[in-house]
Amino acid sequence: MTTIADRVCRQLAEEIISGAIPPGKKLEEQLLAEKFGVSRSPIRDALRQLGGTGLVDVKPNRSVRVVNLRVDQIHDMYEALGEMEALCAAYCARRMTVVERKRLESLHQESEAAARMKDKKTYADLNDRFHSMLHRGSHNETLCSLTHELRRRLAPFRRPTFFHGPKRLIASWQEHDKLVDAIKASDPERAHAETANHLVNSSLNVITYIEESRET
Amino acid sequence: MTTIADRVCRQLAEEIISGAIPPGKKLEEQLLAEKFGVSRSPIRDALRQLGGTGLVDVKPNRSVRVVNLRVDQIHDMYEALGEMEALCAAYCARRMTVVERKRLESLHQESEAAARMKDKKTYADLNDRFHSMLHRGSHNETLCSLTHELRRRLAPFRRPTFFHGPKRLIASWQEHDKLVDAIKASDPERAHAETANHLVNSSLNVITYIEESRET
DNA sequence: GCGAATCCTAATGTATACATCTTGGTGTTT
DNA sequence: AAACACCAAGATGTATACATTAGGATTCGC
Repeated sequence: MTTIADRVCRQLAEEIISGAIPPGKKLEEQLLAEKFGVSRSPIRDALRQLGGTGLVDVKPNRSVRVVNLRVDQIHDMYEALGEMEALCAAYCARRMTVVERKRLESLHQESEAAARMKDKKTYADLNDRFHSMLHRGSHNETLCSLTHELRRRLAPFRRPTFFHGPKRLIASWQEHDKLVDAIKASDPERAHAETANHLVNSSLNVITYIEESRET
Repeated sequence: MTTIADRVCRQLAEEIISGAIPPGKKLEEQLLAEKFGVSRSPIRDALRQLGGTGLVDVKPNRSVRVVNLRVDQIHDMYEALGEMEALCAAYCARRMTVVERKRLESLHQESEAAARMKDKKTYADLNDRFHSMLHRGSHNETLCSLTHELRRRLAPFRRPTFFHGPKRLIASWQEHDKLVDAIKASDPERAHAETANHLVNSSLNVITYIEESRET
């Protein structure tokens, strides 16, 4: 059976990633306890576990807070994420099974429709699944989970800015397209380069949006 | 002021990394509470925090255990670590300041003496500091901390096998030497390659030792 | 003798009470 | 008016008691 603390931890993580709980928000134990209808004990457990994910900031004697990254920190994390996803992609080009390649291709085709119809919500979901496939396709559990988690930590900041600007949706899909092509061709160098490029663009998109919205 | 849970967490981490608490060991809350002379509450907090570091395994309704990796998992983690340290090294070649390069060189020279005198304990310490400098030298906080933490997770398995075999100590130093040279020359590709090679050798050393000691 | 079901102990999960610290507000002083 | 000190309210940190679950020992059946 699953414990209360686990459920609370998962739900809080989801709410943070989805933006339901915004960056910087205080997570007070008593309030959460009432919200979930339990005592503070499992809440504390959940918050400590959350601390390990990097989604919240936990300091002694003060409320746990949803992390609120500065622009330079986002830049930093995107740089690292770019390297790691590029690594994953290179491994994918070498190691993905035939079935995995087919599935990636299939998902990619599915997302073309969403991109053309400018269905941001659907595309965002398919985009997440696309990147998750890249992580798993590396066939390295450590690299996969580290990259996946790092991506989750950026989610609260990517989400609201998601595909800002009119042409980003299509541009993103086109970048994916080049990547898929490289993986199909089993070309690690190209897969690496295309992924790195894709993440730089993604990063620029997010950072531009955030700088605009924070200056005001 | 620092909290009890923090102190317990740090100390447990150290004892796990140093091998004082061996992989697979159960960490029972009541026993730890008595050992530290406190109640179970801060112990629980500490264990949840530890869970985030990957040094322990925490599953519902069973004792927290120090992680005990299978050989294939160690292989997996070393592969990822190799890629990430190589990344750090490449960034070092591009970004390290003059002072940082000097310090790295100086530390490297210091470790030559330890290697020649076969002073494993001193060399192990200097080796840790050497790698930490590489992480920080990347000038990317995210990459630095992710790599540093991953390295820590492998420490319990590297420690007992440390520089197994007669020639590994010198060989390790020589590999560092080539890396330092590449960084001094600001050559990212070479720094990357030398680091990747260094970690493959390091990995082989550890895995060989573990396979030998586990078969018996 | 071996295996499965059952019960019992001891651990973890949860709730609650108390201690300690943070912080914001208030009042005084310069 | 600004700055400092102090105080009060509310938060987190810690201790303890109770509930629940896991896992092993025992016993029963075959």
